[in-house]
Amino acid sequence: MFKYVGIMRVRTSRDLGAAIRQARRSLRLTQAGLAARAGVTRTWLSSVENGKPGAEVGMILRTLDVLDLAIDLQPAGPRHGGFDLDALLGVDDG
Amino acid sequence: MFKYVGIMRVRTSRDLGAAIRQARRSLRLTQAGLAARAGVTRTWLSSVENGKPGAEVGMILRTLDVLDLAIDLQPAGPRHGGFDLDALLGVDDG
DNA sequence: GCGGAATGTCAACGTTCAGCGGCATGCAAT
DNA sequence: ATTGCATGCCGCTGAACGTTGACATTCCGC
Repeated sequence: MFKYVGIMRVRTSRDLGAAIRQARRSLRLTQAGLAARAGVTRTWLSSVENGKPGAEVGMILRTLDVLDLAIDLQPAGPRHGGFDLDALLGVDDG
Repeated sequence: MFKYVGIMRVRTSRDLGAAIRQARRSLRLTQAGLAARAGVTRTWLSSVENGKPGAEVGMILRTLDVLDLAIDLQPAGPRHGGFDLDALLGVDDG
């Protein structure tokens, strides 16, 4: 359980909160523990994990950094969700 | 110029602002145009593109959505640049 | 150079945030 | 059942946000 978390696609603040929570748990950190390392308060982290849209992006970035979560922005070209494993492996996608 | 923007890795709010600006220009949108579509004010967008760390994440997400920029969070485990195909093909969640 | 558009920036205002302290709930282990 | 920890939530305060409207500056085409 909570062993490994793959690439997560985020669209809303709820997604973001869920992703942070997952990553935190996969590192076996408590909210208080993560908050301390990221320099935020536990109350704030709790609200963020629950999808607060008004949270400041700078604090979010610090938190993701502590969680070793890299943020990649990619133009929505021909891709649909996550990465295109088929194309990656050379599967003929018709 | 401003033809295509590849995947951008973001660590700070400055990176984020730069990425947004790049994507906006690649779509040949003005700040006013993008702001209108994203439901934000031009003043806010200007400050965000200049790296304001206190911006609300919800508005950022709306903006990225309009720009067709997908957000991927990926655990920075043994990875270096791209993703680890070996691990990808060998995942065993058990 | 000129003119217009795009962008940066400022002040005032109302709104909302983050921090703090505390308390209630839920869950697991004893 | 009781203890302990993790988490959610409340009120309060001070600080910072976002909006509006305006003005200054920069950029780009002509």
